[in-house]
Amino acid sequence: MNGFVGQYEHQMDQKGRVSLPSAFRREADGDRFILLQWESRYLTLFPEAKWQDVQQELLKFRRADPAAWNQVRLVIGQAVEVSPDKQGRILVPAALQDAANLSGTVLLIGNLDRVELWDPVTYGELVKEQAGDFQHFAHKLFG
Amino acid sequence: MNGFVGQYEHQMDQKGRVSLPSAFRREADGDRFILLQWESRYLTLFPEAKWQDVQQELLKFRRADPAAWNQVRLVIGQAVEVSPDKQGRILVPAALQDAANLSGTVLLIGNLDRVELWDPVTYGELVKEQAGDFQHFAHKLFG
DNA sequence: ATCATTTACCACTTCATCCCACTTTGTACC
DNA sequence: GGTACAAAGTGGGATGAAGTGGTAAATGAT
Repeated sequence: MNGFVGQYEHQMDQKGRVSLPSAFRREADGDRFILLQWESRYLTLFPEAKWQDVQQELLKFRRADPAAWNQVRLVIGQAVEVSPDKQGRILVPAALQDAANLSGTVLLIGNLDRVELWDPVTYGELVKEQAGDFQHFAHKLFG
Repeated sequence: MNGFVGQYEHQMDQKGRVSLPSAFRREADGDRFILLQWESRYLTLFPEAKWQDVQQELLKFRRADPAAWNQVRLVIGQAVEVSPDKQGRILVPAALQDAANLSGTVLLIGNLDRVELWDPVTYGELVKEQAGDFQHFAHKLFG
């Protein structure tokens, strides 16, 4: 388990289907994923195994704080379980397409234990914002 | 067991029948559910397995606090056991329809270990109230 | 016994899912 | 270096499942 790494640009068709890069399909042991939006700019795709952990965290969070109920419901209500079809594509519901501004070309970015789906333009802006901030941490992490 | 996720809008007919989304039916192992109202704005549907846990909690609560007796009776008295019919619909008793203001279109929202039944308008108002304060917790949960 | 209310069954329509075919790119072997 | 083969990505069409409405049967009450 080396985690999801690398990024790929693929086309989303009119039905909302996007090819999950074969490298990512190989990395995930199963073929079931949970797709949801917990930050406004992109969608997150969790493999089933990782989702179990997240789910436990959500249940704990919800039990600890009544105000959390609404927030959990909001995120989970927009989530979907997806499986790649015979051609390796997952179906992104229209609601999530709109929420993350996805249409046409989609950027699929591996991020260790998950995959993120970005609008290429939005991601480009993020990259500009973040230029150089990483140097502080880099030596601690890679050194 | 990935939990109930996603939301669906279905029509409730004059008899009070609502289709339980097929995704939810698949997720629940059995075909028996408990439907009740414990918060004023919506109804909650527990799969049988989860209901066993809730029941234990109720018994404990009732034993620990005499005042709880009345509260528990109030909620349980309105609860019903429901099973999807051959077409996958559950029957919502008139009393619970009124209590949660359900008629016509019903919003069925997956919430991990349970399903919630909302009036779409009521839910819309809730969503507006809840704009955005999720970000604080989000990184702890999904990070 | 008859009527009303509820429960189970049946039929239809629509849309989503699955399947097949094609194109393109990368790779390997000649 | 060229060619052929295989794998991966893209697009469209058909079939079956899921949702919706209605009718018949059964149960209970008056």
